[in-house]
Amino acid sequence: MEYNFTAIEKKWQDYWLEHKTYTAVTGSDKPKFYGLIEFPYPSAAGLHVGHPRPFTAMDVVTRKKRMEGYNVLFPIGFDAFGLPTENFAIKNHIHPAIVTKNNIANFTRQLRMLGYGFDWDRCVDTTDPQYYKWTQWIFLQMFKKGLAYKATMPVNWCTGCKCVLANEEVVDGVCERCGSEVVRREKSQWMLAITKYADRLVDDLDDVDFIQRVKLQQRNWIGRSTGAEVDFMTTLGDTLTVFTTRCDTLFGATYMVISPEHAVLEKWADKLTNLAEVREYQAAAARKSDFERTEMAKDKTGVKLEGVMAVNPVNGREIPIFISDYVLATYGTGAIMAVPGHDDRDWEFAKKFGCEIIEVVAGGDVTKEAYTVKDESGIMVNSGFLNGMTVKDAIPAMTRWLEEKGLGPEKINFKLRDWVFSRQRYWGEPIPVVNCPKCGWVPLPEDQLPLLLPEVESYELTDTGESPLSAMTDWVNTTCPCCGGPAQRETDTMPQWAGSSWYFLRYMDPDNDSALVSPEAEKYWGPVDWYNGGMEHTTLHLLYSRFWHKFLYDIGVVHTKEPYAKRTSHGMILGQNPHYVGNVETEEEKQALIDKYGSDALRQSVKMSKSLGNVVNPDDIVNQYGADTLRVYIMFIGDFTQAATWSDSAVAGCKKFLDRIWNLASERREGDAVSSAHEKEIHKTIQKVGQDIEELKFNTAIAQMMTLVNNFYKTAPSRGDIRILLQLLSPFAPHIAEELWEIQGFEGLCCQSAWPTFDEKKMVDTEKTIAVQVNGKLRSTVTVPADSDAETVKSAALADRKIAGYVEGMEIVKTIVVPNKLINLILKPKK
RNA sequence: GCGGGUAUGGCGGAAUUGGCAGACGCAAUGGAUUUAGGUUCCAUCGGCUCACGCCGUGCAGGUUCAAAUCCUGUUACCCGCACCA
Repeated sequence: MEYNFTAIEKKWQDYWLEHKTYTAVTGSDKPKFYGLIEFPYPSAAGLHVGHPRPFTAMDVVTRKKRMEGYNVLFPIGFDAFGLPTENFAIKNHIHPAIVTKNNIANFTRQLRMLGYGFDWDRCVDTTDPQYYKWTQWIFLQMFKKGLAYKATMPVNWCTGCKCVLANEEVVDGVCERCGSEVVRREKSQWMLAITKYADRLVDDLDDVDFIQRVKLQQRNWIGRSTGAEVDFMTTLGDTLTVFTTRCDTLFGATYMVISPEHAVLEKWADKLTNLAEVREYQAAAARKSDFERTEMAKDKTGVKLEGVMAVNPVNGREIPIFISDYVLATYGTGAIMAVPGHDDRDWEFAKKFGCEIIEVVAGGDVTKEAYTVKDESGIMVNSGFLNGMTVKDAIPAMTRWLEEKGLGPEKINFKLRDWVFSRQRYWGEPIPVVNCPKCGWVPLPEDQLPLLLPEVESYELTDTGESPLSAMTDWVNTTCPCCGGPAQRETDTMPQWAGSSWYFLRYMDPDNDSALVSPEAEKYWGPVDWYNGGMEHTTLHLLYSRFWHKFLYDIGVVHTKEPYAKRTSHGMILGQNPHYVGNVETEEEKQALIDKYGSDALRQSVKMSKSLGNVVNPDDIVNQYGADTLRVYIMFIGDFTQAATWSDSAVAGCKKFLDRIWNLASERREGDAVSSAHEKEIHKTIQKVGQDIEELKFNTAIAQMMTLVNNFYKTAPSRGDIRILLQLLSPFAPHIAEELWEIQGFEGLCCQSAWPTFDEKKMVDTEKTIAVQVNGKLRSTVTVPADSDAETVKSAALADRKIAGYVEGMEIVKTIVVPNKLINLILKPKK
């Protein structure tokens, strides 16, 4: 019989859907397991071959958990608000809701085609009003608690998307999505006070099982640093407060720098004798984007303020004040004390502007470079009462001194900024607030949720920085829920990240009209047991959703502080580089490629992209080889956590593996017991596959199954042997496993059978092959009974003819025996 | 600049955590089956050497009876952050 994967896969997909094979039951007595993948953005291009990697991995994990007797929740949904859909809609004059509907239909078809064990009854769509009602509800709760606020501030403005971006969405000075230049604009924006949760977002990482990389990156991004705020008096009478983590170096502070945006400059304007110069510098700084400012990092610029000096509080010395854009207005106090001897940036600035450099920590040569060590090896000098102390001791000593003198408290600062939460776009959740001339910003009453997106005639963007919604005067003009007077709706919408910040909760109770999730469902399913997703979301979605979850915890909606107990991450699937220099023969051709494509030509693998023509479409692979082959290949491709390169020929190898299984099992076999010939390898395979799935080592799990199948070709397997192979294969290739299970006449469904258990005793070898080394080099092997003692191994080794040759005329000075593994004979010539 | 990671045959990658390097797969080669192609099956497959052997896990040292694995130094590439005081 032929392996007709198309018919088989269709048959079982229909069966599973009809019989709701993968339905999760809230409140079941079985232990629960909630496995989560990042729900996809349904783009017009359809599923990318990168999607099946994390999806299949979690499908394998949850299928195994199901067979192990867990009540599994493995849901799917669509994160469907967002700019690409809106842009597509504008270009093709189709409503974004229709575009979304079509895209979701296509994605659904593709996901079903791959045979994932999703509970489709729990599917969510962030653009469904019944869903975004609760996104809006959470925003209102934040508003009521003062965590959502409107502020006018310089924001990142994407010139391509024509809307503002969060800091997290700006990469290398350009928009992470469209690649357009990002400039600064002063705008009034809705903000979410994520910084109020900064401490908890750092501290609670200790209690979750996230891979180290994720924790490090989040800690880094939040950027907590402990230091002190120090007040410096000035000759104009105002106090300048600085933040420093190195208050021990205060005696070395020889000038101060404030950012060009610092408020004190306005106050001092008429006292500065070089105001024109200062104004010019301020204007130049304002014109630069953040990116330009950092680009110029190496070349320090600035202007000395004439007509004012500061006083160093530890020694009373008058020191000059500069403005320079290397001091950021948005971090700390916007002002610093400069210690050129012990800070690289200050040193560079001091060299350029001729400022004094004083050494206060011994150990370096401050005339050559800043000496920045801050451990116990640095000894304080030229520092009054700190002299002789280590830096480590001097920091708390100075902090205490400053507090006693009332010059400033200990202080913790964060790099994390509050989250800019409004977007001037149509296709997002409307922000449910009304602006009343009398009452200010008023939240919509909860019974008016969801606030629906109005139908508009045009989603065309404006360059004025207004949302397309602002043209909808019928919708914009409303009455104030508070005083009943005329008022206007907020016309900005929420960012893409809003809907995904809580979606995993909705899966627990997707049809609830009266709450975003019922307490019973949340208590039963929460937290997510295992969440796998991309590293690119570490400081975006993952951080945002932890923040929202903590807020929901504070208002009693959820019972855990953290949403995800475990977080892992997968590597990207890369494509072959069509411009790779290794693809051509002659040196001239190679050079031509390098001239044309630069260093990109040296890469064998690159991100898949339409322009390179190396995109692999899952539909094509499934048509040619079947979903099971695609699943097995994508799991076999390499280390799950590392990037991997797609290879067409290797896919065929995985098809061959399934063909070989088909040939063994497509006719009913005899013998229900596990055969003695295969017993050992079968138990070993059960152990290895089970363990490897838990450790995300899918590639070696499959390799072990291949080994077992190779053994089956040498000695024919029994029906009992096949049974176990099918069970182990089922999470990876569920369709073929189910079909062969039926052919062999086993009861029920393979995917619902109990995961096989292994017996260590059945795995032990009665004999062991021992490596025999002479002076550390492998010379022979001998076979001895398992667990032989050192003497037995030694005499067996010496009995070996080859070894005997080496030992001849030599003296054995030492013997090392590793039980069941190896013996090493150390020889030296006899005297 | 700071933080993290990676480096093993022609290729993707294994290696029970210090104990027989190269499992498994791809590609390649030879053979069987086949009218032929494809499929399938069997075998070979790190380099040098006719061979005994020698060499071999980015590079240079070191520790050890024994190193892909540990230590010191170094190079290349990848990812994240980046004037955060």
